[in-house]
Amino acid sequence: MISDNLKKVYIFSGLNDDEIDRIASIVKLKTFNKGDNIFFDTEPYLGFYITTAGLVKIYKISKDGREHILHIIAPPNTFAEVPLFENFGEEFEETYRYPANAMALEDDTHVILVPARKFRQLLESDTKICIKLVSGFARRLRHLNHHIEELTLKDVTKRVAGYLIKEIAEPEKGQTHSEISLAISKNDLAAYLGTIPETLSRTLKKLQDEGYIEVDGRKIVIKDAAGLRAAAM
Amino acid sequence: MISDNLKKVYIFSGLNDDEIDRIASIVKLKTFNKGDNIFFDTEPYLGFYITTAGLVKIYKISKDGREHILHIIAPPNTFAEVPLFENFGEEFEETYRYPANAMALEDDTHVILVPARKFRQLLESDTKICIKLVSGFARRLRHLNHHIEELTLKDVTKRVAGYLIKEIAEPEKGQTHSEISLAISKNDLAAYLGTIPETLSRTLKKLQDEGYIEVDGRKIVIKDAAGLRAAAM
DNA sequence: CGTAACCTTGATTAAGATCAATTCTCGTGG
DNA sequence: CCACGAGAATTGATCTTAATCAAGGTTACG
Repeated sequence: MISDNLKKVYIFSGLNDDEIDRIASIVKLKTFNKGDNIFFDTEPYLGFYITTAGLVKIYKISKDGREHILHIIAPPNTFAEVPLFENFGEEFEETYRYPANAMALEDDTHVILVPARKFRQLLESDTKICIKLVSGFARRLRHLNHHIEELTLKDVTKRVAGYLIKEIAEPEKGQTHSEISLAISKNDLAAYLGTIPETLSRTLKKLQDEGYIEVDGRKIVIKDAAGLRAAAM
Repeated sequence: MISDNLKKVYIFSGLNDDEIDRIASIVKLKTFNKGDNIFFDTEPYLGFYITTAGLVKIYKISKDGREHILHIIAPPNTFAEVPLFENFGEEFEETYRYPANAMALEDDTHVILVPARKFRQLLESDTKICIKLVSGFARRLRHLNHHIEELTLKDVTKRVAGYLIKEIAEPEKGQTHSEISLAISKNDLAAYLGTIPETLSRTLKKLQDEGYIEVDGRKIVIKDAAGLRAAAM
């Protein structure tokens, strides 16, 4: 049921059934397999997306083929909302493009497409969704700020250590567990951390040799969280 | 007059005099000299700021003292709005911090402080400001996306060339003029472009030797815009 | 089993940071 | 008006990090 999925999405929480149904009536469901591109940054902007299952990466490619991952989107979350606000207030234009590429990282990745034109009409009459959207944007801005800080002010070792530290922190439970199972491939992790697979591999080995972690494929056990935290600073 | 300044600010455009006055009544004016810090990322969050004169840099410092500039804020613009939306809906907490440092880059930099607590109340009742805020955030997200793309996928030469190209583009007039007068010091420009002054200096010289530009202090003349554009890709 | 995608390891290279030393610029006070 | 000094910018020499290039090894899956 579409409505049930929509209710779980951050920006729609707090809406009543009627409002949810209104949104459900304008959306389209899509399913992708691992490696499928959901959109390219060259395509005209149709609307934003919501993940309901699977995993999505948002990434850019340089002219010579290098890739950098900006976000990993796990359900239930939205992506590609930014172009909704190109010249908000004026007529929506057909010439807007997606700001980056999006690819499914797992088979059976389900997404919901919310068409821009119709959603914009709805948005202008609904202040609740608007506040949710600002909050979501604020969260994303914080993430990008942090991401830039990591990329520009820290070396690869610090970035890798910092990523692992963030992975074991479970903010809701207030507790940490010491084993990580990487959700994404090491190739993708390297592209997210602003490096290449070879360097990531060497860095993980170094952190292992120093006794902070133990690596076994995608499973990483944290042996010394305090030391790792210090290595990330 | 405060109200006149407020009207010029993006997120408040479209508000009527009454609404502007309501905001004017809760703000505080401040003036800073070149080099003065407006806030540090260690300070408790009081509210967001609006520049009305001068120039402000938003930056981060690494543990070993390296600096990276995230944004250069020119009037009339807002900055540090993101923490407004920490857990929006719940009670505003006193423990929030500014997400980065801010410093005035010119003498007589005027800013307006809009206190968080009062503004949040106002925001919940006013959908127009909310939409403006989302739009402003969207613009900033686009900027950060672009910034990350530049930093991670391009070398210093491409970043410098790209910056110059962006400087000569005057979107409103649809025309380009070929002379740039840098608004910020080369030290700051280096920190913004993710490099250091020495490397920036060498890169500008290289671009000059290749015939694309002519550098004379803060004045840079574009001799070959097409070539420079190609060098930025 | 066989093949392709993923990951690791080693040797080499290159971009840009660091270190050190001048030079340039400009505001201030004698 | 000139001299001084501080901050800004440049230049050269060297070093470090991480990318590149090349070759195997592992894993997963049809």
